[in-house]
Amino acid sequence: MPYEKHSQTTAPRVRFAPSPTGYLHVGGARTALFNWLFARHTGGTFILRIEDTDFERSSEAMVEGILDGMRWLGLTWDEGPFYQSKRLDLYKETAAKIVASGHAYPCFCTKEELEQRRKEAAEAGRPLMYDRRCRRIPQEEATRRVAAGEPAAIRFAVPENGSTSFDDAVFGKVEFANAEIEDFVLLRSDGIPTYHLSVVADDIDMQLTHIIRGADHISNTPKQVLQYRALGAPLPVFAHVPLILGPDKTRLSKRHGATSVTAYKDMGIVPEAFRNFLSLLGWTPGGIKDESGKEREIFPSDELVQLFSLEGISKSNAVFDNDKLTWFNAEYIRALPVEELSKMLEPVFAKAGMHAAPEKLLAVTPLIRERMKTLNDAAAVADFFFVEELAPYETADLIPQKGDAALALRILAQTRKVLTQVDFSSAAMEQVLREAATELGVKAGPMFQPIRVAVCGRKNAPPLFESMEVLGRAVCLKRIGYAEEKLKLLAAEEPALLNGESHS
RNA sequence: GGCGCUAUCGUCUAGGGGUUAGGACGUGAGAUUCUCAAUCUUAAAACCCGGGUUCGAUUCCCGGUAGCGCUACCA
Repeated sequence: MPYEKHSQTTAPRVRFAPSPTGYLHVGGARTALFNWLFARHTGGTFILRIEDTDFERSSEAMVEGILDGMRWLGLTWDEGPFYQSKRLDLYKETAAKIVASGHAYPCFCTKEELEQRRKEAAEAGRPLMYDRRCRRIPQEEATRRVAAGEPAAIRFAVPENGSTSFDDAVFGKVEFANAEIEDFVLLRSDGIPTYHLSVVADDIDMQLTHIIRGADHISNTPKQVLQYRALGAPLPVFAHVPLILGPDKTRLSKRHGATSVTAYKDMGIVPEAFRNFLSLLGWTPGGIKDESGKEREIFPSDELVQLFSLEGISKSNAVFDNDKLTWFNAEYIRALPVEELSKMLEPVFAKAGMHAAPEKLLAVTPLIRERMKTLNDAAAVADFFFVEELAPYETADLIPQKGDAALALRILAQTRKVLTQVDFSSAAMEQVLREAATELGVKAGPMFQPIRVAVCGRKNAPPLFESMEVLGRAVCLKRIGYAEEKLKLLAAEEPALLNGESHS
């Protein structure tokens, strides 16, 4: 019974097998995540394997990038990384075994010949498949030519009739007519294996029980099944995961903007949020409700691990929705402990060229955390806490709705006076300034706008009193004084403003 | 072109022979507030089309259409 599946009782062994011809992209990350979740959920083993048999396109830098991405996402692997480039002997042996079993043969056609024939076939409207001509070469002749040193690739001898099928954990039974399957190359004439050979050789050698990978591999699977059979190896469970598409529903690519995982890191996305978002692209835990009976989508990693199962994987492709990722990110940022968030923000300010002392940043963090969607937003939201000099702002912004510059001036003067005496705590300032508003006969809104603009340098800012408390008395008074100067200058140019006439 | 796969709001999805087809993101409106944000309430928004099967299909079957994937001595 050489074709039986792996026993369900053995602990699962899964792998992520990227090819280092590019960075870790979103699709790859999701595949890695699903494998990782599956391994962690089942108590299995997660293996990392680098498929670098394409020497021209692979690079060590790309490997590093992929490992970085994995680490950032917290996808820890248990074995590896194994490099296919160091396992060439295994592939040659495996190819030899398949030849010995009569399921493969040497092919002497050159790449050029094949290309030429394919071109002709295309023009004539004939099928583009390899015509299997070398399969008909008598065995002694083939052996002799190989022995004589004639370059030969090894091709798999696909049955001419019947069909090859497999039971996919996601898609169910998938069947291909053998007549549609080409006699694919196992080993190139230079002795380097093709993908078809190396995956199977490694997947068998590493005793993988489940192959969780992108749905773009569905059509490759029968070629692999054929090899498992030729080698008498037990078939793993195949689980093909639908693809991730861009907003235009074409395969996600650089055209759609950020596609590498590190780009999201650089944008200020939190790994937990990214993981949560990614896990829900093409997978669903099946309607988990919260206390109020609404379905929930926020699942921290440990819960994801607990919930994950192959059954929840959907069959249709999913569009990558940046807005939703941003929402997840904001949710996670808000839920982070202040100390932790504060630490994560340090490099953001450093990168923006601002000195954000840790203690001060710790005080600022709670004021800004529900005002950012990404970590990077912090620099723009909280800049006024850390700069010596405020960025230039419109003097007109100091003037509340009515356009009454004189009123603005009175508000600022009164504020300055009051602030010199008050205990510089947000509660005390709020009380005292509200009293001042009553005295001046102004509502809270108009009262606080000039102060906010003077102190923060813009109309929209974090809560005023808490911000002033962090800023300290000296800075606040200085900024208010400066605002008064600006206002006086403007009023001198446009005296009408002092009469409460609308400023246009 | 051939082969394979898929098809519920704009997007991610739940559901499943009889439902007001549910939720989330986004969008609109309102509430709250010192601004913004957050929060809360609320609205608009979907079963690709055509045939069957059935008392009844969005759900099951077949066909069409569309989208995606594969179609290399790439992975």
